[in-house]
Amino acid sequence: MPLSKLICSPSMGAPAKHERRKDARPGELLDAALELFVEKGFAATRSEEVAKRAGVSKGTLFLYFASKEELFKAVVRENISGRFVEWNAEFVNFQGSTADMLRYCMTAWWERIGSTKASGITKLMMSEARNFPDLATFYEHEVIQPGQELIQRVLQRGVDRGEFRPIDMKYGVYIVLAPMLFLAMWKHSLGTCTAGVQLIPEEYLAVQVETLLYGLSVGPRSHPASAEILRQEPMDDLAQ
Amino acid sequence: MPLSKLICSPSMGAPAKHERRKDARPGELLDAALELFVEKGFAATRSEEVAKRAGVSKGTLFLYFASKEELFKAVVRENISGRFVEWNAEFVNFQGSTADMLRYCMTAWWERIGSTKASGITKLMMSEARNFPDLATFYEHEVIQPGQELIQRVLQRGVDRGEFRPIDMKYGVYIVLAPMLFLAMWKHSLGTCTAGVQLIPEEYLAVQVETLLYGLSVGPRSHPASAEILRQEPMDDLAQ
Amino acid sequence: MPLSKLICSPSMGAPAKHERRKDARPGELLDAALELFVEKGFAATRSEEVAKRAGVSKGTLFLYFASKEELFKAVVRENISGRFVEWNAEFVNFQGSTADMLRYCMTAWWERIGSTKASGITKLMMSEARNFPDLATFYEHEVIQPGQELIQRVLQRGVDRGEFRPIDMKYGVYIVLAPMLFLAMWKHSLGTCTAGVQLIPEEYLAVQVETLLYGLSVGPRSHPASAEILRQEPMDDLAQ
Amino acid sequence: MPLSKLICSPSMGAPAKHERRKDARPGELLDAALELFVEKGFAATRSEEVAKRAGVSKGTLFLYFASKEELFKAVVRENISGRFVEWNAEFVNFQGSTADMLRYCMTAWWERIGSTKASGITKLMMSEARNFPDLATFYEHEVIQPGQELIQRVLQRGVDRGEFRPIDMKYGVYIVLAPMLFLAMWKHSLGTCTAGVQLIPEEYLAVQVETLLYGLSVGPRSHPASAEILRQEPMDDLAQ
DNA sequence: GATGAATGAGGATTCATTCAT
DNA sequence: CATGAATGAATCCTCATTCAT
Repeated sequence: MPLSKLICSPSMGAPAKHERRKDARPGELLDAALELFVEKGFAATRSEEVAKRAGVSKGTLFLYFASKEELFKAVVRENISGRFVEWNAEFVNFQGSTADMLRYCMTAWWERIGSTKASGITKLMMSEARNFPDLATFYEHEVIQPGQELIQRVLQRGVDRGEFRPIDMKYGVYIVLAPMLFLAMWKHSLGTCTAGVQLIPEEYLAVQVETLLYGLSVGPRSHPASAEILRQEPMDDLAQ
Repeated sequence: MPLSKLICSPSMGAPAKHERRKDARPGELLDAALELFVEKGFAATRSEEVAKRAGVSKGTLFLYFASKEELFKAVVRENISGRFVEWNAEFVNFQGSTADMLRYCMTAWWERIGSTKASGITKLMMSEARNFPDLATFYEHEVIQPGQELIQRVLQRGVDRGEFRPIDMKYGVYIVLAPMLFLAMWKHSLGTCTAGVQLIPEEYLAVQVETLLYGLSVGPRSHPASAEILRQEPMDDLAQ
Repeated sequence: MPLSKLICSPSMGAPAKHERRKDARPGELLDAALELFVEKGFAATRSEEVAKRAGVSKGTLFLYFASKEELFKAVVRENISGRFVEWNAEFVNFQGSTADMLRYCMTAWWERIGSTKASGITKLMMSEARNFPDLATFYEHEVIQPGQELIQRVLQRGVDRGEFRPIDMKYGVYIVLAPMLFLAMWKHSLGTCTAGVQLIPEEYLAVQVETLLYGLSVGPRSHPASAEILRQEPMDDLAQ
Repeated sequence: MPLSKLICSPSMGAPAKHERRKDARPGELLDAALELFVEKGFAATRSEEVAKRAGVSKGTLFLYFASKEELFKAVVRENISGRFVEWNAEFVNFQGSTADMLRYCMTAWWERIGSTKASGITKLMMSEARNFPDLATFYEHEVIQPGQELIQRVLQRGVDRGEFRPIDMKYGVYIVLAPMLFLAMWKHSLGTCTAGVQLIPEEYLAVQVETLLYGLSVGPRSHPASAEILRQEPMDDLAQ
């Protein structure tokens, strides 16, 4: 990064055509790459197309990223910022019932991730994790684990406050997670290609959360089985 | 599984250049293709590698399958769509309660698809559908639609026999489908790379189905919301 | 050629299915190959297709011909039999005027070669001569030279008998030859692909021969130029 | 003709890997392609060889021409069809007798096409038309039809001005065309391989055109047959 | 820094030829 | 003899990457 840019750029009156937004280049490339990787996958995305969508030439792409793989990694890392700090704070301060917390959980995820470009990262990771083990580990640490912990804290709060029955957290977490991951995948893959029944994401999530909440509720129910399975210890005879 | 190879190959001096096994070839190629497609994705799998894993030469692959896409379709047919006839028959003849049918649905799916290499196809399609519209359409017709119809028939049976409350089939189908698709994705992507909480698929599915069944059950409950949403018509105020 | 065949085949009552016409195989292959080479050229003709059209398997083709090139050479050689002996005799015995001889020349060529499959050989040689120099030489000796000599003898007869003006034989021969070669090419190439004006070969040849005969005629004419050029010695100032 | 190469290449130490000569490349590639197509035929010419002869790499060829077929079409456009505009103009402005026009026709064709590498294209199309229907159609539209129309306009001019007898244009066109096509074929096939009588193209064409002109001339002649056949309507009794 | 012309390894597919049966 | 399954060299074309300008 040449010093002159840092000094001159912001204060210059009319930026020359060629100099416009030099610092913005990498960001534009990452945006373009995210879109294309999500749309077409890593292998099928051509570097030149990324460059073109970012409004630069092929050569420029390789000026900022040593290879297509490095570009991919940068895209993922860039889009997995530490949003969890903010979210954790929100949940610590949450005042309502834990049922409402769970509902808010789903709603907030949809509004901030699911319905935005960021859901593409989820799809991308699920699709390409096998081909990028180190990225998968990175994603695991940065996203999956914090996310699971967040959900687990919510569920634990419900149990601690007597709102939920005691449950095996392992399954609880995935029951909350699965609909979100499913939705992110579906939205970016078969959901766009198929002419089948169209899913309305908000409703789908609402149904899922209410069904779950009912399963978590204390008190008498006619289907006792789920309570059995959701109890604290996994059943040995079902384990692999 | 090329049994003959396991038995003969290591002990034989030089493997014959022209080993004629016409009937066995397609199966061996399909097995090899399934493995590689799941491991590396459709685009990243080289035809020659499929051939090599099946123990034949590049040319032989194209002797049996006109192109890589046709090979993929054959893999899907062999492992999934070709079995719907049998499955449909099973469900037509099913004698027990519809709740048991749903449980059987999940169990059978796991045993026949989910726990086998065939689940990789599901992951594959979710990952690559956007790139290969032809394959996506093929999969939509051969797998998604028959699958959704099968699930819908089960749910409808429950409603018709008074076992389930009347529900909006649109969401019902996806609530059944989502855990299976999620499991297939998870197993073949992040699940293999992460050291996080290990999911036991059978239990996960059991929890999901029981939770769902409870949501579908008739009679009084403390959480009425899910009943609201699962009623016949979607709520307008939730629609996008 | 196994002795048994020579001894047994003709005298056997009912020939087994597999033995029918064993000696005919090479001939059938040559016929099939001629057709296909003419239709599609040497490079674009697949060996398997030749075999299929001859009603045998790919392997059998290579049983009789060591390679595709050898097959090609055999096709050309087979179809350039010594028909010139017969034709020379015909012309030696011809009784009419030399003008009629030339007309007969064209007519006979069309009936025996031009309109038959044999014209395909002409096309084939013109198309592939560059790729098969030894075949070209062979064709030159077996066909081109005898043909040119035959034509030259006819023209010489006309000159000797005072029917034609003395001409430069070099051009005379080609003026007779060109329309035939052109027709053979046209018929097997662009003529089959184009929707343009359709040529009726017999009429075309008739026009050509009459035009030529008029150019050869003795006596006064208004266009003396062709007489100039057709005179015994080539004009030095036009020569390359 | 890549002049720069003749001058620079031998004396330079190591040829630069990335020699940027964007404007010159297409021309060099077209020249190389023309040569090779004519030498070896369309199918037998490898793209890489074209590139090598033009002094570039395989990839560069496809930078300028989308496919081998497009390359061929470009060769045809560059060398033949692109010039019809100019030729048509020449003939519209022609001042002399129509006989001179026809003579000029032949002479100009020989100078601009026949004696140049471009004549190889004619041979090429005659040889490969059946294999490449797309190319044949292209050639038919871009070369054959304009060429026939040009010739027909010349002949019609002669008839309209009372210089030629009324003739059946169908045969008239081919009588003009055939010697040129024959010459192109001969030159690039048997003519190069045979040791037979050597044809001097200019003289051959001169003889042909004078013979033709005499056939077209008005006034009394001793051989009336050609007049018969060249009259406006084809004779039914000669038709196939 | 930015460009885009040039490169060449890589991949799908074809087909002449071989050889076990 | 005849077959046709198997082979793998050959070919068109793509695209990540390099580098002269």
